[in-house]
Amino acid sequence: MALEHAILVSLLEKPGSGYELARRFERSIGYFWTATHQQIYRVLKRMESDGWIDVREVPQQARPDKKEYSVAALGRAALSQWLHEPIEPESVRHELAVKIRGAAFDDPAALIREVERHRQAHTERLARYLAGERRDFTGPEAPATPDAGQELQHVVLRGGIAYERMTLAWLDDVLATLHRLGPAG
Amino acid sequence: MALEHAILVSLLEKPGSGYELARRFERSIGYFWTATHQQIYRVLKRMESDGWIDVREVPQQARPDKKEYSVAALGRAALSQWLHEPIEPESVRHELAVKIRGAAFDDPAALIREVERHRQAHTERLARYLAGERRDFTGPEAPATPDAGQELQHVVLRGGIAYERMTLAWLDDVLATLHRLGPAG
DNA sequence: CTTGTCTATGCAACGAGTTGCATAGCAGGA
DNA sequence: TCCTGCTATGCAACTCGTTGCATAGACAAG
Repeated sequence: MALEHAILVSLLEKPGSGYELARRFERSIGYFWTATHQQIYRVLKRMESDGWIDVREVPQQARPDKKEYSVAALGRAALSQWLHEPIEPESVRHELAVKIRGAAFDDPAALIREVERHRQAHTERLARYLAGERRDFTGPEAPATPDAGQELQHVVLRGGIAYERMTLAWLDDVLATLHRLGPAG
Repeated sequence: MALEHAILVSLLEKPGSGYELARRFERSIGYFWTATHQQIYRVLKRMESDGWIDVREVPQQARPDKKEYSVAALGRAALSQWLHEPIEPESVRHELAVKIRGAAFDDPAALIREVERHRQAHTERLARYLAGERRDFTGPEAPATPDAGQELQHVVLRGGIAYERMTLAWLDDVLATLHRLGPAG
């Protein structure tokens, strides 16, 4: 399981509440791992009872109190151990590809709109990633001499950018193929 | 759920048994969707009881008998309906990226071997994809005028090839970054 | 004749992930 | 005052996916 380890990494980068973690999983961490708030709250409970993380009740004004979690020694050790274990290269799950191959048994042209929708979504993601890169790494506000953590965050973000660019080029290939099949038959 | 739809597509391309489907999920369909044999058998049962597929007992010599499944009218309709429904652009789950960002709180250089292992695995995948492409689409044995189904299979395979090439380039970037961090600190 | 391997199917238990719902404090606007 | 929206946490039920195990026929190697 990687969710608990993703949470450890995020809490090491900055302690926070379940709610805050959920929002991070919609942005920076979300570039490479997703999770809903229900999943996060459940795992936080388990990690706390396993002694991986510590809790601190934080009273707030103008909003409900929150529980701020931070990584305990046991959690750090668990992360370190996991980092030294080999993992399997991930297996792909690409629903759109299932649809594309399925289109052979339906009307290929009917998929064009769907593929264009996906293209739009990936265009937006790429724009977000590039904006984040400028803000944190390549723009004028970025640190002149980044530390190891920033270097590693940047290389992961470059992976996201490369993925989105590759996907956009492929979706164009898919669209061209669908258009070619449409009129001809 | 896309597993049942992936199975429908595969059975439309060619009827087969659960065992045969499991092997297809290790190769061609495995390029974009994975499943174990247990998952496949379970879903086949459900699809059969829902009337999506038909079964035929096939006695065999020199090996156990098998159940050959083929797509029924209801299954074809279900696939067609699904093809016309919009789906969400997939969310990413990249365990290695979690590790890379986690390396900031451990020894970055310790990850080098792991990343090299992944690089090797992706190199092999790319070679398999390219061999498949030559065999089925671009080589001398390939059909001169492919039909819609073959065109669509090819464009999906091109997506897999593009993904592996992008991943290899990124892993080189990761390795360069880890080497840079190693000596310096 | 035993052991291992390949084909072929399946159960049981568990863990991961999703969906729907519920609660509650506080702020701002109609 | 009521409604909406944001912060903040959580339960319950369900589906999806993984892991371990079991069975069984046939063949090949030792």
